[in-house]
Amino acid sequence: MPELPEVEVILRGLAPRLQNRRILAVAVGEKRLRQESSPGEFGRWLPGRNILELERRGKYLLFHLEGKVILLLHLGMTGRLLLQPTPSPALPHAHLLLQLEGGLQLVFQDVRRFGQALVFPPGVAPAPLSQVGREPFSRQVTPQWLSQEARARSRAVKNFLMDGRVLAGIGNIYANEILFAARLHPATPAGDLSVEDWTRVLKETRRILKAAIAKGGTTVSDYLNSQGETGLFQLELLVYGREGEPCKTCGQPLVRMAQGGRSTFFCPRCQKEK
DNA sequence: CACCCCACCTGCGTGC
DNA sequence: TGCACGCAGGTGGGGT
Repeated sequence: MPELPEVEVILRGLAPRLQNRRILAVAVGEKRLRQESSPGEFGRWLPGRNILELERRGKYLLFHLEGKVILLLHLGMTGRLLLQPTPSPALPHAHLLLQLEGGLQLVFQDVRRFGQALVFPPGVAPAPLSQVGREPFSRQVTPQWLSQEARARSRAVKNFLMDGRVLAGIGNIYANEILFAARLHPATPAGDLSVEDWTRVLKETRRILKAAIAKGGTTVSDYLNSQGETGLFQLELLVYGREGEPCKTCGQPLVRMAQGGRSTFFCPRCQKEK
């Protein structure tokens, strides 16, 4: 579910409420997430620590705790982070519950359990972050760099955009929207794009991610922010999930195809093969 | 290495 | 009504 904009919205909602708030206790759900520290590790490293700062890297959320302890969360497809008053009725599929001072609790809920919740003691670098690519809004990301990264790559530009080891945070929804806006066929080999193409892709990437953040993210089924509210950017999607509907630019029916096991939506007229 | 496919899960909508 | 099937915002391991 959550891609960069959704994680960013959650971060912005949580940061002012969590900063400088102490974790009192931790509860862990029965079933394990795909990647999850043991209950013992959570119990050892979290209770009693103050939350100093929140950070986003790609689709990961980092909680920097007192004493250089890091709590790393990834929401997978169906993860939610809900901040509630204590006590609140128990939620189904709650996998981690942080009891906080001031009558609040933070619940990590994840139906499909593709998410991650890992704690890292002082001095231990969070391993998953070593695989995370550059931030789309970083000055380190330029059309020239993208072109260089894509050089001699035969894989489809859409799969390239979704490769979090290159550009972090772009998932299936936004990859579709970006390529429609940049008028590129999603199956174009990444290495075939010119620097001008990459200039357009980067501009549209930043514009769309920024607009999605401003609209509170995209809710197609599960996504809720930390206050339990849906996003609004689904109202602005131009291609994702719109198979058979007319293209908003040219009226041609939009097409769906599969790429790497994921659905790709595009306009066969506006997004011609190169 | 680059690339592809599949596994990992649960729930929901569709069509028979 | 019930059941089978396909599909869903992601990642990572293993095979080619």
